[in-house]
Amino acid sequence: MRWSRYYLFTTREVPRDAEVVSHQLMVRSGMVKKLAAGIYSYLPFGWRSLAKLMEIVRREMAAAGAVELSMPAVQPAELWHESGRWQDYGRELLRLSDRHDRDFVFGPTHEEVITDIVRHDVSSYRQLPISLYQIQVKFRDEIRPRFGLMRGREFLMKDAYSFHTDDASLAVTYEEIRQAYCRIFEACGLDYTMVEADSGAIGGSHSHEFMVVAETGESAVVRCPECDYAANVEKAETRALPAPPAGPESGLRKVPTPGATSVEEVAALLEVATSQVVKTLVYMGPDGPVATLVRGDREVNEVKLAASLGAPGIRLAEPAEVEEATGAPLGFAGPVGLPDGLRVVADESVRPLAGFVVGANEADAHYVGVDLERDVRVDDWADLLLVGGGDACPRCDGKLEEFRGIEVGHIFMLGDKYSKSMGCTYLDDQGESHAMQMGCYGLGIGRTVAAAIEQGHDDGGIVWPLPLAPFEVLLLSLQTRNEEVVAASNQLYDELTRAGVEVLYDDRDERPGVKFNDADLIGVPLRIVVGARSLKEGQIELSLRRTKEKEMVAVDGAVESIRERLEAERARVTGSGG
RNA sequence: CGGGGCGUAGCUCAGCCUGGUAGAGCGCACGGUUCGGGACCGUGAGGCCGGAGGUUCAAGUCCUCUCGCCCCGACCA
Repeated sequence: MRWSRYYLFTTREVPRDAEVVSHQLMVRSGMVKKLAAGIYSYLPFGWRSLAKLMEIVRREMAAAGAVELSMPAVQPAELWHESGRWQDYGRELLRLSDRHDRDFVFGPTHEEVITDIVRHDVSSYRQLPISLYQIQVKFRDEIRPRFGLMRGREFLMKDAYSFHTDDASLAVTYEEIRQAYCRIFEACGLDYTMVEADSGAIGGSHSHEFMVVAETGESAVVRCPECDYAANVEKAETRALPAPPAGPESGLRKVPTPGATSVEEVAALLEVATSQVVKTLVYMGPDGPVATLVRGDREVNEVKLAASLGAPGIRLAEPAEVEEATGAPLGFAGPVGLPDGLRVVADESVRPLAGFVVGANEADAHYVGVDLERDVRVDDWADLLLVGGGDACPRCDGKLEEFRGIEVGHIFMLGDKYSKSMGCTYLDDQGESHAMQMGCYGLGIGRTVAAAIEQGHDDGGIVWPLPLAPFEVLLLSLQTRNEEVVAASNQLYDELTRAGVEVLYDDRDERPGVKFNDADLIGVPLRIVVGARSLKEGQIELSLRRTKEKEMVAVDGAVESIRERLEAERARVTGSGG
């Protein structure tokens, strides 16, 4: 491809709304252009990288036995009523209506459609298992789209769905696809980790996320350096916390604590550790307010709480709601003497405490010397703890480390959530009808490319891993008015093209400085410079974007040298993946 | 949903407080000198100042409404 005929316009200035480096570089290198909040055009240079990833994904999905199809982006509301998600999915679901006022959604995911397809076509255990996937545009109306392609509203996603007679068959496919995902991210040369995850709004039992390690990642993850345990903090567990010493008093006593509404203030005022205070948070659940108890120095994991209540849409209660539920203003709620109707859920971190401090359910007062058995009614015990770095690994003696990651893939064992509600059944060898077991497997295409840039860049611009690079080679002609240089560049371009090398040929009539800086910005892995000076010696310059090391090679036979460098680079990625 | 900020040339921004003929840098076009790490000189094109309404002799500037974009928060008691 000749740059002079290509659609690639770089910019020196960063658009004001680009915050993270991948977004800035994608805009500056002419990969994407924003059309509206969270909605982007993929320009030719960016599209090539996305296409590269999609080919890797197709190859590995096929290897895992999945079959490609393509489903509609616009889906009738009836399917979503059937699955119940018209209600459950919330405001992220973009709803539309047609000229007849019939309701539709722009699909954020395709469980309903695929289940509808399969329930019509598949009726026998002999047709199972099957795995289907598509690569398609999705729309989720995010509260706050940001970071360019990392959290867009419209985005490209590979989504796969598998159908099975039973759990065992599902487990086999789940494992095959898990391995396919590992191969995909390894093939891209990304530093990633697989973690245990919460299954959230999609539903189901078992789920893993694939995280690309990056400081700008939106997800917090813990990992044990001693064993292979890794989990999203939404899901992460730890061992029982070491019990703090019992508080100084053992008899229940009300003490004045004017104005002390935070754990820190109360602990300071009463001269106890924050771990000897119990925090009472009131959440609004599906059946009204719920009081939750957690040790004062720790925090409640709302995802765990939602899961234990069996309700996706919980929120912290408003001050007025807290007062109505507990009779106390914000900051003084406590588990002693709560109204009988108010459900109390306690985190396990509270269990070993003795002689602790809680709010007194009246303004400016707390109880000290609280005893769990004697003074507190707990309806349910649960693991509600937000786990973080430094906590004990639940599997071994290690200590968890915390880091941030970009969620690029998420796989779920769905079970029969959709097949049951939508009547996707098969007949077994006894002629009996059963709901199919399902799995679903998502992989963010744009997000993965953005993640690759987060991991691969320097001050000059993008440093592409070879497998995702829009072009393998940038052929840079330094003097476009020098006949020898032009002739040698043209010939090299022809030879490389014929040899099947993906080459971008910078034949633009620009100054060298401009070309070099653009070369760094767009990050093509192997740069070839043809300039008058070295051409006199019959030589051209090769350099890797990654290392910036330069070497001179003879023009004659240059194609072979170039192919060798590319092979070495390719081997580097696949050789050290994972 | 709450709070804040910003919409002026393709891009980044100034001008608005204190109303009076629309600006800069980069980019773009043309001419010249340059040419292995974002050159220099000269000339030029390009804007109904997001939209609507109002105040005024006069609005980019003041007022009201509206649309868009960005950031922060959404209560850890």
